[in-house]
Amino acid sequence: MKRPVPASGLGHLRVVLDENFYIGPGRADLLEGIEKTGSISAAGKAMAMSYKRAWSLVQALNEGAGAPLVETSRGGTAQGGAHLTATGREILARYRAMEQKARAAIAPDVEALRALTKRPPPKT
Amino acid sequence: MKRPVPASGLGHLRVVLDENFYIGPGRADLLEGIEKTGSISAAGKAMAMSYKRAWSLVQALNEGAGAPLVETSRGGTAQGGAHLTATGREILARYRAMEQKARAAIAPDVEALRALTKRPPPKT
DNA sequence: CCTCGATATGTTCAAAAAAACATATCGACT
DNA sequence: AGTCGATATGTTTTTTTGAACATATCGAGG
Repeated sequence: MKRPVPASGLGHLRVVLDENFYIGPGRADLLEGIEKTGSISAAGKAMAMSYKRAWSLVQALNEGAGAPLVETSRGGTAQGGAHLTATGREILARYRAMEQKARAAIAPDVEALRALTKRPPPKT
Repeated sequence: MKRPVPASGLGHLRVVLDENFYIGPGRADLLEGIEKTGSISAAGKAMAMSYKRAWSLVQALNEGAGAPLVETSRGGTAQGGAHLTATGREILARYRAMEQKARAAIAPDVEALRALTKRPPPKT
């Protein structure tokens, strides 16, 4: 699963809140997928990630953050599933906002670097 | 070699120019170390990195960027050494500037996230 | 009480990354 | 010609990471 090169030049933005909690692109995508699909396994599959890995990431997120970001249920009519808590949604939204702001803030420098290293503007 | 948690909350800023060239915190620190010490091995040692690893990173930087960022010499009176090219210095400077700008741009959201997850302001 | 799909977790294997170790080379200077 | 310190590379070992596989569990509903 290779992440495509963003035209913006911003590859990773990892926001580290302390030594056991951070949000990066992968975690954000996973949260987004869970929100969209209502399931850890479906979200994982959508990004070509094993269920175990996806579940482990959710664990890390829930334990790392003070509050749970993802709530899960097993069995029942819906046969189980997962969804974001309000905190989870806010963290995701803020991360996306930060990505945008950071992109905008560094855009001029990225352009300058592209020119400096004589690189054609990327196709994507 | 663990990177300390920055009080700003910005852990990683990786600027990807294309699939074989990017700059992140590690590479920037290495460039800075080379600039300061005049040697790949000294710079590597300063960040608890093996010479081989440091040298490999320099290779990746020089090959990935269109132009060489680090120039090296062997033997001679100074017994060899390394220094940044003008391009190398500019890339480093711009990366640092981008870090600052990104930090500033996301600072309010970082604060909000800290509050949201009820985290004491970090000591560092 | 058995089914079903998704969560929950352990175990084992393979691939990738980094560390560790080992040489070889350059070249002004003595 | 031999020294010295830093670059330049190759080889081997260890560590880390992720994939793969295997089970166990939950719980409304048929």
